[in-house]
Amino acid sequence: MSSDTAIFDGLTPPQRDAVDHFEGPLLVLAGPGSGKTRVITRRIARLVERGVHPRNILAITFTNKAAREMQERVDTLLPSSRVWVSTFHRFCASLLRRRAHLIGLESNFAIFDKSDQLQIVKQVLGDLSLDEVRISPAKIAARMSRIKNDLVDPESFKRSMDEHVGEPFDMVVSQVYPRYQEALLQSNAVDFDDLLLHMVRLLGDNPDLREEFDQRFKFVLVDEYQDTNAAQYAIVRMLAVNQPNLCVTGDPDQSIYGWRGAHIDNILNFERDFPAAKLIRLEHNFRSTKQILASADRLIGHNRLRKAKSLITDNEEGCPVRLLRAPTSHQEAEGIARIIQRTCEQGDGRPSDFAIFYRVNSMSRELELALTRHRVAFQVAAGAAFYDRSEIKDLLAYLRLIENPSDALAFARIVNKPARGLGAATINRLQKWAALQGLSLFEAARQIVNTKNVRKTKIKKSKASRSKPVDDEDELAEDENLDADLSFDPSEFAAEPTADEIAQKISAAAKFKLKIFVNLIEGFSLASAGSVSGLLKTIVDKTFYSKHYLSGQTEQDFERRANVAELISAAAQYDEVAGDERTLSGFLETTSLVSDTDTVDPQAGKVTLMTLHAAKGLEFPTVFIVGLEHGLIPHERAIKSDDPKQLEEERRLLFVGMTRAMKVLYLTTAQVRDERGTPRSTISSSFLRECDFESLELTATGLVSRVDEPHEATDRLAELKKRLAQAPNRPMLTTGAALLNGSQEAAELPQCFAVGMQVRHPRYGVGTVVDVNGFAKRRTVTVQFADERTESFSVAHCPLQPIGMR
DNA sequence: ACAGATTAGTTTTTT
DNA sequence: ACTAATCTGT
Repeated sequence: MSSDTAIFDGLTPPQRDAVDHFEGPLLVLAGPGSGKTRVITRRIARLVERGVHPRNILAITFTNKAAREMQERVDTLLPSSRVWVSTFHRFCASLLRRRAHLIGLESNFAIFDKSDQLQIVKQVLGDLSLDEVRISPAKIAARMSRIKNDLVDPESFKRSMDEHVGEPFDMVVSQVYPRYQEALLQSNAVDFDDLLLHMVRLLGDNPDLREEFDQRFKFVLVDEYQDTNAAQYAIVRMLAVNQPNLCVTGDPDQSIYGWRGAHIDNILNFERDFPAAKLIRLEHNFRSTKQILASADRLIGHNRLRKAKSLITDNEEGCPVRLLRAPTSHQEAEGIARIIQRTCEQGDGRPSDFAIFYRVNSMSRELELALTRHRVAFQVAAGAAFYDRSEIKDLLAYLRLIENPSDALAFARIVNKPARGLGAATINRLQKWAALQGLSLFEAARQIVNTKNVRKTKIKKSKASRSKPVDDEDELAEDENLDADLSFDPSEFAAEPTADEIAQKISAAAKFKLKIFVNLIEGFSLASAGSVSGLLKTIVDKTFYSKHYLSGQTEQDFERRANVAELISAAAQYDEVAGDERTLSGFLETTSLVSDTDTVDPQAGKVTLMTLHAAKGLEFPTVFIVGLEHGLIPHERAIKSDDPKQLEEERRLLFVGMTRAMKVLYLTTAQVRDERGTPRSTISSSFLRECDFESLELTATGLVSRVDEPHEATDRLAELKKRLAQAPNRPMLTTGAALLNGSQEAAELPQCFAVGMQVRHPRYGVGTVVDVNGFAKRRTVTVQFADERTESFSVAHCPLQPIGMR
């Protein structure tokens, strides 16, 4: 049979063993570039060939992109078979939808993203009047995420806090956590972590259901097993009790998600969990040159908490790993762009052959600018950022509310967007009323429009007769609320305005506007629009959204229009793929579960920029890893933590980055790097002492010259600071001259100010410029006004009007 | 009620 | 530096 040869074609003996393994647990320890994906896909094909029904196979990956790729490969091997390939999160989402009632939700539950979570945390903090304690909502959210990933529910967390009084921060978290969960429930929503957590609970509480799933997913394959957290581990274990045909693949040396709760022990202890497990090692590397692999191998060898493993390759020797030293981060970026540009010009490569990795997202900007200057096409792996745009969030909020009217955040976001006269006051009252009636905001709005307002005279009368006592009671109640706990006491409630009174406070006009809004939303449906993209168009149309937000002529408006168009085309794509099975939930799921890597397109013919984390699983002929500096790689937080485990994870992160390179690998450093806008002298990364490379200098002229021995950082910082200090003294009046000089900073400025210039400010009046500082967007101007007061403004935004020289 | 100006807080990595 | 929240004037 031809499929027979195809399945085992070109495999090494260990790969063949893994592909041919049938029943029972299997652990594949696969080094970088060892053809792991290939093995998984072929094993799936082999299983089907053996007669296993595709329906009984489940393959789980960590990113959608990996899932999509694997799906494609499986489809090529097994046309028309329907093997389920998914991420943990998507897998859980779709199973939960069908049994949402078992966990107290409805099947149209929303998936809240990070900003939604933050919104709720803030709200809860407000309710607890904890605001003043200056607690970062983001930190609370992060802590809750960790707790949830470790499978700790609000009750047990609170109990553990009560038992041995934890840190003050955790005490706050224990207060917020249950209320946060409650708020999600009220909105008929879950967050990312809940998808896993609810699944664990579902399987744990319903033995019959667990057994059904165990039976259904007879063969489970989990990729990147070293990155599973406690929740994911629990799910996998529960699917492999009666049918322990579990195949996990991974590499402990590539475990880089410890910070979000991943347990490297899950893979290290697999053989303990499943004593019958077969172990196969894939150590043969098909990706990198000998030099690259040797350097990476030496680096990772410095990790103490590690099972030794060899990396072998038959590939060519290649050239040494190169370390590029640049004076500044600007020149570092410039040099990289120049190398790429020149290589492409000489016909020695195409932009798609190159990737640039960095530790933190904020480092992409400088690289983007440099590549733009050199007219090199690039793509940044930041797909999730698209859905953070406010216009996109607005439109998605419409979809969310249409699909799930309980979604309080979606309601709040769009009820007055575009402005329809429903301001804070009305919404506040509506919120109170909804809470009293136990209704969602939307349902409350729907009902309140039917309550009749009593005539004005009557209100006045009743107000007059009761105003004083009521007000007093109000104040009392409020005072009590300040220090009293938040337990709801019905007797306290009596002092609060009743639902009817609140309903009265909402004016007839406001009710009318609410009614229009309710009718508007109820007029929308996927059924009537036919498709998600059609529905989006209808929404934009009927709400006059574009008239209000998309009709300007500025760069921003242009971008917004493009974004909306892109959203609609994304919806159209979904419509096509999903066909008759399209649902709003389905589309919203695709938008909320995207990851940054999902958007990188290897076919795009562009240089790819991404974080080291995002790089896992990919490969490129030439790789640049920028910022090999102390505090960046390894990151400062890992250093500060003083935890060897965290430092080892940083080392693994660099290892992952290095092993993405096939032919050429550059590591780069800058002696001075801008940090929070100010230039700082850097110290080279300690990891550099742990790998082999050849050191090169990136000079100001952009030429790469050999350096005999690596030299320590010279004091370029002082030099730079001196230059910066001198700069403002140069009068910046003449834009033309600046242009001739080629001085870009000056040319980019929207306005030019010089010391001694007379300016007018709409609020402060006429004044004299006494100082100018900073460059480009950070440029500020200090003005002394007639009344002796001096104010500093950002040049880019201030409403200052030059009116001449003194 | 809203738009524009100003200020405050925040960034490691992400499903 | 970049956004979200707040302030302020219309």
